[in-house]
Parts: sequence; C-alpha cells; structure tokens
Amino acid sequence: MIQILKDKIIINSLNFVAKDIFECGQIFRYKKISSGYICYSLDKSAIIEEIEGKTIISCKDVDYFYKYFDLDTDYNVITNKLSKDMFMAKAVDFGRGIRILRQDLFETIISFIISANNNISRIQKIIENICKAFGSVTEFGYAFPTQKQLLKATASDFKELGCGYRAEYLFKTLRLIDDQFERELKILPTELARKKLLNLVGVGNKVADCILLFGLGRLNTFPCDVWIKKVYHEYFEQGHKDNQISNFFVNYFGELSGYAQQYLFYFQRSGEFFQKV
DNA sequence: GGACAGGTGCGGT
DNA sequence: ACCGCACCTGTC
Repeated sequence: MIQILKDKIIINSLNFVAKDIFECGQIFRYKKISSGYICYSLDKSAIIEEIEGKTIISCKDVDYFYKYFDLDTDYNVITNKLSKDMFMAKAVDFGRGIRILRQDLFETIISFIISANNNISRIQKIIENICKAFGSVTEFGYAFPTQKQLLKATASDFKELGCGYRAEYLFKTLRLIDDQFERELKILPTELARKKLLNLVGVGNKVADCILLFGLGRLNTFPCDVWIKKVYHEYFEQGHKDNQISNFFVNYFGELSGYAQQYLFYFQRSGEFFQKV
C-alpha cells in the first residue's frame, strides 16, 4: 500500500486525498499547483501529486513527512467506525481522504493564535509575511521562524505584517513559551495540557483545542468554531449552551473526536461553498 | 457605511 | 462562573 523510496513516498489508497487534507482547515502553509499541492512545515516542503491513481509525495526528508502525514494510521478503521452514525456517514463519505497532520507544536501555536476571528486567506498571508520577515532562507522560500527568531519581533512588527490586534498576543505568548514548556505539554494529559495552553495570551478554548489536536495529536478534543456550532444546531441539537458543544461532541465521539471534527467541519463548510458558487 | 470572518480578553455583574 | 462588548483588517 505504501512504498518508501529515497525522496518519494508512494501511496496506493483511497484514504489519502491531498485536497481533503489541505483544505479541511487544519493547515495554512500549502499551495495549490497545477499538478497537485505543495505544503510547508518548519523548514521543509513536500509536493503531493496524483499520478495514475497513486499519490506521490516528493520531498527530501521522507521520514519527516511519513510522520507528518501520519501514514502509520489506518483510516479505514476510523471511517468505518464513524460511519455507523448516519449523519457522520455522509460527512465521512464527502471527506474520505482527510488525514490529521502531525504538525510542529511551535508552528501550530503561533499559527492558530493568528487564526482567531480571522479568515483563511488572510491567515495564510500573515503567516507568509512572518516567514519572509523572520524565517531562514530555504530552497523553496522562507522557513517558519524558530522561537528564537520570533523573539526579535516587536508587537508593532507583527502589526505591520498584518496581525492586527493579535500582534500583542503573539508578542506576549512568545515570552511565555520555551522548550521546557513544549516538553511539558507533550507529556501532560489532555485536560492539564489545555489548562496550560489557556495561560497563553490569545489562546482561548477554540485555539487551545486546535493546538491540542493539530500540534499535540490529542484525538480526544473537538475544536468548536462557528461551523461546528452550525453542525450542532442543525443536526445534533440537544439544548447545550455554546460553550458545552465541544464537551458534548467529545462525549459522543470519544477517542475519535478529532477525526470526527475534521469530517464535520469540512462537510459543513463545503455546503457554504456550493451555495456561493 | 455596515456586517462578517475558522475568538479572545476584559470589565461588569 | 457567566454574560456583553470591542477589536485589526479585508471583503462583500
């Protein structure tokens, strides 16, 4: 099913669809190209193309992207379990190729602080600006800056790069985190890790859950944004207050919560696109 | 001009 | 603890 070469990973599976993976809301550093997608993580990049029904991932660091795309996880098991719920079956069918990426923790923290009350194209632009201004030069462009590099930025630097009022959040949070902070987060149980994340400036419940899910691989979380609220009120309504919706879904989906969130989010949002086009 | 976008911090109860 | 509100900025 999966073939690993020196600078390529070849995947022969229906459970890997680049469009679904990159456009389901979990990542901002990717670009659509004529032959597929190119994505960036830290100082690395990979090209993802469909050739003769197979997915080819071309990159220098095969080990890194094998983990990044979480290729050891069998999504057949996940989609089969989730599809037992009638409504989920539709969402899973729509986003069959989704995989939750194993993103870098630091990059995830910074990126999702920027994402708060913001739209994707602007988030992408801001992150790109920050990479250009503070990241190292790579063969493809600019790397995501390290914490050390970002500590050189002032709040007004961030503002000039388009962050708006999130500039202060970034400036302050950068002074609250370090390697030790990240090491502790990685070993703490989900609830305690969430509490620790909520101490950061610009990190509320939603952003904390995104960091837990995308940066720490905690699948027992369910980030709740406006789209998920719509899903709840349209299809799962049971009288919960908005700030209890995430808990409701975690109870409902258990260890599959993170996956379920991605399928539901992507599905709900696609409806909006169809209506607009 | 005004509302809204993948929320959060803050001040007032 | 639980409200309500202001907030950068681009786009409709």
